[in-house]
Amino acid sequence: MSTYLQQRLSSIIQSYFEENHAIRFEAFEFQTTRKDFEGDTTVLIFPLAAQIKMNPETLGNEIGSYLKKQSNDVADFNVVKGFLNLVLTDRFYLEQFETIYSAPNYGHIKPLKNAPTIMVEFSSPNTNKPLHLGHIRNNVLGYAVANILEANGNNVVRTQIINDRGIHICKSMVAWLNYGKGESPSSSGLKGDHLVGKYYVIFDAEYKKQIQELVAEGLLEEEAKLKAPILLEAQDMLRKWESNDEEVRSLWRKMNEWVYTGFSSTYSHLGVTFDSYYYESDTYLLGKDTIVKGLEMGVLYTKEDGSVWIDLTNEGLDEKLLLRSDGTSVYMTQDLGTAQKRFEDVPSLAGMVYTVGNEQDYHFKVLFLILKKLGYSWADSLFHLSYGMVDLPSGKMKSREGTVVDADDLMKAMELEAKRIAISAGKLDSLTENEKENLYKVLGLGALKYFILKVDPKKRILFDPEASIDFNGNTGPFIQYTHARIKTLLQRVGSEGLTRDVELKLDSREREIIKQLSRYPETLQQAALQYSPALVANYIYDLVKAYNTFYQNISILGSKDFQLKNFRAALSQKVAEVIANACGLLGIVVPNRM
RNA sequence: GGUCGCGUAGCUCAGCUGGAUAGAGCAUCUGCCUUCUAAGCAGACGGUCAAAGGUUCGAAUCCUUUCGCGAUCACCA
Repeated sequence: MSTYLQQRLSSIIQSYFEENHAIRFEAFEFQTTRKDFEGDTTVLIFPLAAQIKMNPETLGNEIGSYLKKQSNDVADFNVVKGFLNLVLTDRFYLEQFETIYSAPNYGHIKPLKNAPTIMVEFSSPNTNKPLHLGHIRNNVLGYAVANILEANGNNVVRTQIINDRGIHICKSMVAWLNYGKGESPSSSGLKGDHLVGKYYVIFDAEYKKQIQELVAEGLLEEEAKLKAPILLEAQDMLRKWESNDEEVRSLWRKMNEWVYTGFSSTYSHLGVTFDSYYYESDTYLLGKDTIVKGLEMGVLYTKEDGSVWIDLTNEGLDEKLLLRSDGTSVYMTQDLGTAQKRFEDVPSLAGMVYTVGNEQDYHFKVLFLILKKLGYSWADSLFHLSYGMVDLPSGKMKSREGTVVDADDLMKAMELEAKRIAISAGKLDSLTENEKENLYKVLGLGALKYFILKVDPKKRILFDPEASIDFNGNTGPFIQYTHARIKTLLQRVGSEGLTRDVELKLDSREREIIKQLSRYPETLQQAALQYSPALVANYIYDLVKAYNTFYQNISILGSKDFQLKNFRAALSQKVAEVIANACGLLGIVVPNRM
């Protein structure tokens, strides 16, 4: 219900209490009336009745008749126990719809130049292997949250930190040098990230083989793991990388370039974009200044061996290492430095969102706490957008064991599934081949994204690629279908715009649609507050469902009354617009025909 | 073992800061294509909201305990 109406009703109820009971209430509690009862909005009488020691039902009736007399919005009322159900007038609904209809980009707030900037980090891949299903959840989620924040009037910077250095990439490099010299994306026909990933797998296979050989020669497995020549080679390469060995660096640059080319094609396929990039190779030394500062402030302390720690036992956590005894930094150190750097890079930055899996909950808890202890005012505006794992029926995904679902493969598979269903439904005959192919892509991705986004980020998802994804019910394609249907309908009706100040008798389904539409702005606010695209997704479905019941039972073209037809067309138009905008936030494309 | 998260219909999930008889979709069954796209609509079936206590006018929701599942507790990232 609109806050506007709430205010109007509240002030009338307020004057009822002043006139009859000489008492004022801070606020009144409203809720939307349950479907099984007659009415649109409900006032909770329990708390009021308790205050003035009156029977809730009698009080409800008194307030009800007072409202009916005093308010133009209330057509009728009924009382069930302590619930005062109000039936609102058609006039009210029509006015409300007129406001919604005339609002351009309804529900979305355009960011002003001086609006706060929020940085949303997501994806954050390693450069030794292609993106997989887990990355898809990460990307889709982070991108949607960024859009939602933007639609609430924030400036948003979409960024990622690329883990481009370290032992993992050296492993791919070593394997490539030893077993694949000369093979490139163009010579092999493989996407760059897949090519590099292939050598990461080769490394692991070879590593395991060497361990077995060493064990056969009589070494303990623990020892063998440390002494396998291929591992030593990779470690040596990492040292050379760190000392800026030109040969290693140039190979590193070359292979990373392959990976980036591969990634950018995956991103563009997936439909996500970034405004800035951070590379670990640039930031891995950051954070040491922060350590110095922390030592000066007495927030951190040094142990005898020279390692630096923070004691968080008072906060219910434990002691955490920030600098090794040899003076090198750990992950946490880098993250401290990177956070600080970002606030320096972007002066208007007001907060950050880290889209990272829930296995790092503890890490971020500690990170934020340390930053707070270091006295950064912005430490309170950091948010860890934590999400659950994507599990396969076969168990946990392991990249080295080949049990991952590759992102590119998955998107392709979804498109093929969309194609299969579309063809068997036989609906697309009027489209050209090109349009069809594009539509399969849009549907496949829509299904995938919606499937992921409609569930609470905190919950883990069980993803069964075999059973694939449903196209019926609460799914992306159903929403896309509804949009396409409205669009083609509107083409037939022609858009006349909404005639103002009409008097119409509204059907309950029409009222339901207006109710749903009026919920949109607050839904977006909530979604931003809770960083939850799931709220938006489930909202869209409610709206679509309300529209479908309307569409299926009420004819628009068939309405004889010009004003009524016009109103229904305008209603449809606005629904389509909100669906498209809301889907846009989720990164889901809605087709005009299908 | 400590800490954190999750547990709602056979399955996948909603359920906002406590409110009415706990809602959708899938699956199963029954109707509806000669009127705007049936990827739909209308209806039936399906629940001791993991369990037990507590808080109160009122609990899926808040508190405590127990059970189950997962994550995390590295001089890894």
